[in-house]
Amino acid sequence: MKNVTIKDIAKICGVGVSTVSRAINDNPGINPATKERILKVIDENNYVPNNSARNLKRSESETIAVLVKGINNSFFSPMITEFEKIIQEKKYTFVLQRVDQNQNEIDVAMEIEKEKRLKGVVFLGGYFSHSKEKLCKLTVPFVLSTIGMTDLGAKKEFASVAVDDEGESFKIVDYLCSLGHKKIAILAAPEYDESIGKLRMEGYKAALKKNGIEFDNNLVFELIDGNDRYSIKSGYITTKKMLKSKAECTAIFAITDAVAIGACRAIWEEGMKVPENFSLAGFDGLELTRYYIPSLTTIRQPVEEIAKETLRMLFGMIENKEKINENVVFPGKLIIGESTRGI
Amino acid sequence: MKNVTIKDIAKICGVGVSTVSRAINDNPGINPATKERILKVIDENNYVPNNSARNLKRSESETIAVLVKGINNSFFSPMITEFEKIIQEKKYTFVLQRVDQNQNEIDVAMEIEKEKRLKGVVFLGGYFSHSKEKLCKLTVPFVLSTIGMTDLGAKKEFASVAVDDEGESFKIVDYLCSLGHKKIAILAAPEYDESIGKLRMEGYKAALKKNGIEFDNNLVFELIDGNDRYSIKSGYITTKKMLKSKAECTAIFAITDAVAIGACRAIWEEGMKVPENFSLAGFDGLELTRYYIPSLTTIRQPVEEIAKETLRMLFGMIENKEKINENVVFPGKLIIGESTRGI
DNA sequence: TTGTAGGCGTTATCAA
DNA sequence: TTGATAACGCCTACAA
Repeated sequence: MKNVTIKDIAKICGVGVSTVSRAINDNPGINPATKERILKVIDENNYVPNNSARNLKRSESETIAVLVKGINNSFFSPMITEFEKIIQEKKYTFVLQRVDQNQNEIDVAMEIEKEKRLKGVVFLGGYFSHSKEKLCKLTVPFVLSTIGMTDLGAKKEFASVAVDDEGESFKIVDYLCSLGHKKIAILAAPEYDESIGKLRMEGYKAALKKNGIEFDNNLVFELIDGNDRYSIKSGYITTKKMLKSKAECTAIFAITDAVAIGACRAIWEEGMKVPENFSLAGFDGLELTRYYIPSLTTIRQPVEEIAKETLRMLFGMIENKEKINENVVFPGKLIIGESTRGI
Repeated sequence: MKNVTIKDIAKICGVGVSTVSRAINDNPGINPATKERILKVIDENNYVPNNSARNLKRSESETIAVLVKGINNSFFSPMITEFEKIIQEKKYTFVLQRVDQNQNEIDVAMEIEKEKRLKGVVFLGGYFSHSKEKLCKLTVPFVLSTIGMTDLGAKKEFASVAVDDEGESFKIVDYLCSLGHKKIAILAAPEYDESIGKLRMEGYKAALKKNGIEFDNNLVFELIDGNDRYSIKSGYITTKKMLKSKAECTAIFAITDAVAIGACRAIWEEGMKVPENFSLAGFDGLELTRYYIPSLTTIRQPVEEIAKETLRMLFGMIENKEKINENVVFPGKLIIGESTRGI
């Protein structure tokens, strides 16, 4: 069964293709009667316009793509929801594009930029390590959202929105200190990490320092290596290892909520409890942390605000046709849950 | 800055477009030296072939699309991962397409079928209510995966893979009965639900019946109305309501793991505990249920197997060019966690 | 081994 | 209000 095209419809209706085109696109200057007739034939024949042809022909379209690496990260869910809402309100088309682990997101962006004549791009995600040069090749406006970049030189060149990973990490570890904890372990990213893993580690160190506690490498426990390093399972495994090591500590800072949840289970399985035996803090503010028992002390990232600001900047660039290189940093919110207590 | 096209590259290199095309597509019959030269120019000029034009020209492509409604459902994550893996092994291109709540997934499928010259489609998701007629309009092979359809007449016409929602629901409620529970509440979908919500309810009823327990409408608690009706929050709210109602029960069947987690928190907040005061069972087998405290008694859906079987059928249809209308039903696995106990 | 030209399905321009 | 026709960027006979 051959694909039915605009020509077929035109032929059936006994009109020219342009008339059919007008009918499809709600073009004014078409006789309502013919339009209706055409639409009916279209419906009867299950005609669907070919988007490839449309995109090819159109010189521009009102669409914005959000690229996410690791789409199953539950931290992104509410952000994506927010992006979609705002983009639709602006009457733009929203395209969510997953980027798989071994793909380069910039290449993907360049591809769909041409393919869909994008107006703008949002890069969403925690790991991102691309050269300034490569990023410069992108000709559409884009914003880096929630991307932890340690290379500040590169960062300053582009529009970005994120939470202050280092500062917030400092805040929560400082809070642990204020509770009287002196031996605070960290479930951290592998050392080579140059992104949020590193930033949050820096915050941890800074907080210790401020509180006159010496950094102790024996209290650093590296999460598993791999794309799921910030997962529940990863936290579980690493904490088991930590407990076996007999390292002495009274509090644990997990650099991610999911990691904290895995840690909690591991502790429980060894016959101990949170917060009785260990105070436990996470980072991100996942919805789950409110419902978990005990609810988790964490840093809540203001996801809606981040999403809003990301798009405000992006639309600013689109509408004023000028590049912005603001770096907006949001504060997080320290949520005090049931997982921490004074010593 | 004008978009650079294949013509520009050809001009710069002083060759014809077809030569450039050959270079891009690893076509044999091209001088390695010219090829290299062309590739270099391509790189220098940031040329990226336009996919719309490619798709338009190509009469077919080896790509399979997976359409998901409500992509942030964590139940889908491992399935999607599995789909991706298998599709890539088959050297096909994998396209993950989100369908938003007010979009009709069949329309979306028809659109991208034309746009990308799809070879096959997987519909993934729990809610699906489309007429047989509409589904018949799709000309590419497709499989309904993990879709609870109560309309068996319609279902039989198409290829589908799913867990036996009703049977597994029966199994877990029967298990609760076997523990001695006689007053078993259910956190259920709104009554109008015609999908998994209804199926799981049927299983619940059947299990009660088998165990000589009369169905009691006062023990049915409807989840909130909306797209997030199977969320943690929904379970939390509904359970709060239930506890206020003073309904008497010793066990609770939540039709979803997320709902169960919300329920657990609500119970805890009212000063009670799982399983001491209520035995609690979920459904789905999310990774989280293993780590939750207490770990959740649930039905684990064999997601990998479901994904494998889905694609086996799909590729069968693609390769043999004939429609299959098998309905494969997988058993789930009753996972006995810490959230249930004998009375 | 390479180049020319036609066409994929649309939309937009121009005449009619 | 309509219809022919030229692009859009690419691939692929076919010819050289």
